[in-house]
Amino acid sequence: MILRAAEKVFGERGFAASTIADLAREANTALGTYYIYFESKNAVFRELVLEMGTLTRRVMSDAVDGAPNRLEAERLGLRAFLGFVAERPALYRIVEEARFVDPDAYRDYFTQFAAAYQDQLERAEAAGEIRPGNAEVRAWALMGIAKNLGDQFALNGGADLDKIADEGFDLIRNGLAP
Amino acid sequence: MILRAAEKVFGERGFAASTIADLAREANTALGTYYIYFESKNAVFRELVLEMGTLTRRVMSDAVDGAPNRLEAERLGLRAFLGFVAERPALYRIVEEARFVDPDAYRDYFTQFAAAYQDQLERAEAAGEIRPGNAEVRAWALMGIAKNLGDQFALNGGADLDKIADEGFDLIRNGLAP
DNA sequence: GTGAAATATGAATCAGTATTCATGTTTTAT
DNA sequence: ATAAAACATGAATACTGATTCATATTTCAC
Repeated sequence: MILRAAEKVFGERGFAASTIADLAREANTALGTYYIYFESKNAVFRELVLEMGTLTRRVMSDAVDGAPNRLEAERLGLRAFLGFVAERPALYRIVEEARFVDPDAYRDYFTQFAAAYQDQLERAEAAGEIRPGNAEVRAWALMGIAKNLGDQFALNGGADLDKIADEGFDLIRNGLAP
Repeated sequence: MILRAAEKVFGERGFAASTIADLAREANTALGTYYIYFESKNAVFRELVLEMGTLTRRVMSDAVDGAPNRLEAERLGLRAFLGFVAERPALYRIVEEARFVDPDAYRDYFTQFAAAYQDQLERAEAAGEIRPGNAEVRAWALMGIAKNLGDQFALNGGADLDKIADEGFDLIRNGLAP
């Protein structure tokens, strides 16, 4: 399947260094077959970013579902995110590269995520589960923590993600607790 | 000067969409002149990342210099970082793109920064200025906050950076305070 | 079983652009 | 003032790789 081949190739070599021939070879098809399924080289890339959006939302909402309160949701969410990055590093790299390859897709991805996050924080504040504060700035700051810990500790394997998540959550818990 | 022209062109269009001819035109020189000063298209890019490293370190150490304690240093540092991103957006974008164009330069940039940051946090912990915790994870988490707030609020102008820094610092202060 | 539609193939096209280089021009040292 | 060194020029080179397309092959409806 071309989409999976593209995930692998783009994730390993990056967009610029990957050729349509590479994608086709990885997918065990002829070069021209690519264009039966996708308009252009960029098209799969966008598709992968969209897929990552759906997946991330699912992973995160599954992880957080049933958390008794926002702080616990933060802990579970951070751990799940790190695990997801470790499991699908290629997809994660592709989203980051989308910032330069397909800026619209990149912006949509994070803007949508941030809006939902902000909403959660506002509810939590209203429920008295976290200290009052600017939910928009907090959402982006917390996403920044997750992204950077993911980049540094989850992307290349070898790190103890439970530990990283605990240490990261320590900062978040005290940062947000009422 | 070719380096400044490259900062502008790469910052605006990104690496792939910029041609040597673009750089030369922006610098008011002939195309071939570029190769008197740089080995390859990538060479200026690396040069710009190195420059950004020096500049960031200077900006941050100037900002933090004289802070009475680590928490105040965090506040000043975050504000200074956001201001720097707003002032040199092109340079900032270039560093981010370096992740894909020149991964070694990118890694060096952040690894070096993180090591210094970690060191500061360890000293602060020893001095009792912040609660005990894992300095390495904290350093990357705090860098993540700054990066993401910079991306979202400083890069495109229009935001009230004092306010963003204050809101962001609120999270950090409570997250780190003893 | 047959023809039409859908899908697959990969050689050829075609455009773009990094890099080179033969040829000026300017600067510097004496 | 002059020759060597340094710097500048941009047309030509050399190559890469996205996209197209004429030609199979397979699938499917009847």
